Amino acid sequence: MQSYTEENYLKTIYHLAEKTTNVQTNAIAEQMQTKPASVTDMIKKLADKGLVDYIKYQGVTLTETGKNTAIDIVRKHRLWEVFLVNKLNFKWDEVHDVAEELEHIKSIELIERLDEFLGFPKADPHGDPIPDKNGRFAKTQFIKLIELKMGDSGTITGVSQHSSAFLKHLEKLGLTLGKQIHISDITDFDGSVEIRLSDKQINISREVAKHILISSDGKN
Amino acid sequence: MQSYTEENYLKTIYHLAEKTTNVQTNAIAEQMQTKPASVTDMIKKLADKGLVDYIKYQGVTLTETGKNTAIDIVRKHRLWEVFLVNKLNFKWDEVHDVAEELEHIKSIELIERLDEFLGFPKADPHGDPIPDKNGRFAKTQFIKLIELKMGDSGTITGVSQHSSAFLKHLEKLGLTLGKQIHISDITDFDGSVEIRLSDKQINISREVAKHILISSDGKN
DNA sequence: TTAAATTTTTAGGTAAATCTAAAAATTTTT
DNA sequence: AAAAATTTTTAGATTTACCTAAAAATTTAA
Repeated sequence: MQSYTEENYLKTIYHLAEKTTNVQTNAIAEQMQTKPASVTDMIKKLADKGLVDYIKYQGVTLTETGKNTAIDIVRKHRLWEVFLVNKLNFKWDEVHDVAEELEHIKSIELIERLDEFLGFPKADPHGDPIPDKNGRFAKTQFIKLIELKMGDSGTITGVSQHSSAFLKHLEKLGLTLGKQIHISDITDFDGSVEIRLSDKQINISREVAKHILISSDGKN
Repeated sequence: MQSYTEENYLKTIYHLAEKTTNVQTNAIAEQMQTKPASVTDMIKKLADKGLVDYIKYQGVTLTETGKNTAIDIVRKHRLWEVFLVNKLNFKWDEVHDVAEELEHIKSIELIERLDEFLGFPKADPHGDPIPDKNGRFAKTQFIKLIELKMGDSGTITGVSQHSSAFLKHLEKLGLTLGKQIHISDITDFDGSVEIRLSDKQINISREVAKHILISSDGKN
């Protein structure tokens, strides 16, 4: 059994490991809003428990057990987010902090029943995949909007930035999950992207375009 | 803001205060599954925070603030129990432990929306009243089944024992909330009670009868 | 390939919530 | 109203998850 804090470390390491193989102490510290010295302490503890492999000065990787634990926490987090949005009518930019707490409730039965109650959703309100009870989920094949060429089309299926500010901005622009988009122009001057939606034409900055994930349904 | 542990102390003191005015150190220790020395430490802390009034060797009472905090935790606990039973199909004997964790999730918005989602329930699955968002709830006028006389009738509206064993037993006997009962006989020998339900006649021990709460809808 | 910069670890300490053992206060019994 | 029993508190430790400051290892730059 892991403590609340240990679970958060595992989750953080899991997410960081999606980008780099060996997760560094400083990176964990930054993510966890704590100091590198504290991270070293915790890493040792997790290594003793067999949840991470750790070589001094070389960073950590999750063991099989550690990875499974992390995925289970991610599963809970995303299921709770679906609950908050679909059942309690929270906005997609309001759910992160509460889900951050709910993900630590320890009851397998609870999460199985919640999953069923929600209709076994495959993705959370931000388009991130929800692992099933065996920890399995489809590796999603997303393209960043910024990588699309003029004339390309696609559907918004995710975001790679979960800050409330960013999500609120998207909402205001009408760029929500499931929306069909078409790249009508890419501005030479600042790289901003002109997008055609079903009902309107908008312009978004490169910075925004970087964090929108598209499942391309064919070029045009 | 209170810690998880502080919240549990406040809740425990609140429940004990329903029986005695001055709550004793040992009683808290027993309830919290901890040692009296630890309770003394925590009581001092709660007193410093203005949540309890404390006189050495004289036990504690909740302050207004302390009481409000406790009631808020009770509200959360009972709303989550309703959620678990009504939405996730848990049995009434399976919800206590999970609700014990869920009650500490800190989000006013969450609990307001949950309350609404559940249709502003007035009682939890055991018949205990759910405080509204201002902490108000009706003082329920229950009579213990054991206090009824032969020939009396009433409706089961609560239980004063939440152990899984007891609740499972009631379930098996068909003694669930809302059931109409009629006292057809009280056995001289062992004080056990013979009860007529709509569809059958059963006999329950004094011990069981003590913990069933009845709203009497007129004598007969 | 040293020197400088960065990253990571170690050493020693703090606060929260516990504990045990012993002392002090209160209550009950004789 | 003493003595005995019980309850409560104090004193001093322990564990978890932190911290700061300094030392050690690694990486980058000159």
